This record gives sequence, C-alpha cells and structure tokens, in this order.
Amino acid sequence: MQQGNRKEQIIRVAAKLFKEKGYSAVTMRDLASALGIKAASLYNHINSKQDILKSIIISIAEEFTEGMKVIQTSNKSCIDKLEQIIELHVAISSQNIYGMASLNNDWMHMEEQLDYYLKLRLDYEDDFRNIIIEGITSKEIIGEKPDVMLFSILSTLRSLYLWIPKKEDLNPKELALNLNTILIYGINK
Amino acid sequence: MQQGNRKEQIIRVAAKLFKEKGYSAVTMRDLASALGIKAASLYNHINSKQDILKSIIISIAEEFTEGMKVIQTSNKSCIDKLEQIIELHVAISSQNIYGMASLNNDWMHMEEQLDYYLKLRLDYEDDFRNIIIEGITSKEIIGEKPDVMLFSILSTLRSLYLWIPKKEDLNPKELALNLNTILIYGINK
DNA sequence: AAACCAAACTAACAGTTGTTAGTTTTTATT
DNA sequence: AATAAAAACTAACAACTGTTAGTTTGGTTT
Repeated sequence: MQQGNRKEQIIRVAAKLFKEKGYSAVTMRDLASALGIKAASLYNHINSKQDILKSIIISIAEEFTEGMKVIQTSNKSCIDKLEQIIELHVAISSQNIYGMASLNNDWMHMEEQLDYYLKLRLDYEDDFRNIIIEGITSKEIIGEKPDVMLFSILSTLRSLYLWIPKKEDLNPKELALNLNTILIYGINK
Repeated sequence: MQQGNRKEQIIRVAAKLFKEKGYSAVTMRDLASALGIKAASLYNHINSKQDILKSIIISIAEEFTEGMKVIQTSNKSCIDKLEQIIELHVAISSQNIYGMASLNNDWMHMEEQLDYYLKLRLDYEDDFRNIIIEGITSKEIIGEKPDVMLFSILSTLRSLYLWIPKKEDLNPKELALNLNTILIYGINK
C-alpha cells in the first residue's frame, strides 16, 4: 500500500477502470483482479459498487462547490474570477484525472445521492453564469449570450481530464494561463 | 412505424436509451420494452447489441469525415474554414442528439470496428489541427498553442449534444454564429 | 382458400452479475 | 507465544445478461 488505506486504494483503482470502460462495464471481479484479490474480499473494505461511485463523484463535486464559494466571495473583477475558475478546474482535473471521468459520464448511475449531486451541479452552473452576467452588466465582457458563453467555457473545462493525460510534461499553471488566453481573448488576430 | 423501417427505428430508440444510461447499462430487454416487444423479437431485425452500437457510431463518424474533406478542399481562409467546422458540428449534432452521446461516450465498447473508428477520429483531429496551424502560419490566427486551441474548440463542439436539447427554440444557424463569435473572438471587451 | 412471410411470441441456454456467509490466513498487539 | 483484529479466501446465491431455437400470429399475395 503505497499511500492511504486499502479502501482509498480500491476507490482509486476503481476510478481508473471506470474511466476506461465506464461504471456499468466494470465488474467487481474486474476491480478485484486489478488489485490482485478476489471479488468477495473487496467487501471487507467497501459497502457496495454504488458506494464506490458515490465516493468518487461526491468528493470531487464538493471540491468544485467549495472552490466556487471562495471565488464568488472574493472581491475581484469578473475576468479575474473567470481566471480563478479556470485554475480551479485545471487543479482539480490534474489531481483527479480518473475521477473526473466518472463525474462527467457515470453520475446517472448514482441512486440515493443523485439528487444531491444534481443540486451541486446546478448551483455551480448558476454561480458560474452569474459571474458571466455580472461581467456583461459591468461591461467587462462583451456579448449578449451568457448561456452560450457558459456552455462553451464549461465544456472545455469539463473535458480537461481527457487531454491532460496526453501532455505528460504539463505545468498546470501554464495550462491555466494558455486556456485563460484562449477562452477569454479568443484566437482571432 | 412513423418513418423508416423497423431496424432504423430500433437503432433510433437504442441511441436514445444509450444516451440516458450508457451502452453497457442498457439491456436488450430495456430496448425491447421501449419498443413494446420482447427481447427475442429484436433479433428478427438486428444481428447483435454491438451491431446497433456500431451502426450508430460509424454512420456519424463518417458524416464528420466527409464534412471535413469538403471543408479542407475548399479555397477559403482558415477563419472561414473554422466557421464551417462549427457549422458542421452544429448541423450533425442537432440532427443526431442521441447518437452523439454514443459517439462520445460508448465508442470503447465497439470491438471489430474500434480501430476503424479510432482512425477516423485521429484523422479528423489532424485535419482540424492543420487548419489551425495553417492559420497561425498565415497570421490569420494569433497564439502559439495550436493543440490547446484544438482541444478547447473541439471540446465545446463535442459537447453540443448535451446543450442543444435544453434550448428548445434553437436555430442552428444562429447557434453556429454565436459559437463562432465566442470561439474565435473570445469574450473580452 | 391456400400459401407465404415478416414479425411477433414462449422457453430456454450458458455465462455473468453483485453480494453474502462462513472459513482460513496474515498482520499487529499484548 | 498467545491473542485479537484485519483481510484474504472458497463456495454459493438469485437475479440478470445476450442470444438461439422453435412456434404462433396476422396481414398480403396467389
């Protein structure tokens, strides 16, 4: 056990498998054999397959929620807040590549905690949208389509987990800076 | 049968279910009951579950490939080519909301045709990247990170299927125009 | 009326699923 | 060395999986 207890290790390996095949296609026997044990042994550490998924998704979703609250209450310009949001996504995605896949693709397989997750996500999007609207109102930002802006920026940020692994020598700070330039200032000369 | 034959109807309904739960979580009994028949009856029309997935994904992937070839060989500026790519994604995504979900999330469950799909996708990304690089070279586009630009724009375009359904009164032409403004020119004042 | 055929059905298969119960082995503590 | 606790094991379960075989239904053509 390199770090953390066995339960955390199981969740980490599960997240990796979930990213490769999706939650439904990963069996408890797959997970066990990736850990070098039998499926039944998993249940000494975890309650259920669903519980693993819940742990992965909820912990990341709450990280985003907490990050957004800090950004929201900071007295910065809207452009600066957007930059902070980009940094938040880069930071969380870099440190949780596998978990981000479940967050994006497997959330619908949670059962008890589904409503809670959906509320966190909706609130996050609302906070994000309000920052954009505020920026338009104060004329920091141009354009009259906050929803399209939100969709565009958030789509890019939510896909980070797919691209970060391909760039091995990646400096998160630098990536955040590059993304900030492209997302805020565009690519036109 | 409202339109098309039964096989096409089965594939259409399957795509819808795949979008909601993912390929692996949809059983042939789920699909059958969505069509008001028994699972065994499906096999009068289709060969296998995997074959349904293949039909959904390959047809859309080939649409993108063909669209890219047309754009590539047109004698337009790079900025205009990018605009055409955006229009291509909006058009295909609007007309195939459910299939786009499988294309994005379930491609790894294809078996025989997986390599073919991966080649189409890689070629598409290469063509896209070359258009961006060409634009940088000819100084139509600013910025020295074509990969980050490609990632950012393509992430947005690949997520369209998630957002289009939320906007009922959506004019594809208008959406393409808005996206073009935001993706090319950014949001900064 | 007879024959035909597409498309539904029932029944079943062999394999896989998440999970439990009970047992043995390993590790840590006294 | 003895004991307690943690973590592995085997065996099995009931339900579900994609799919096949063989049969029945209902509409269309001869």
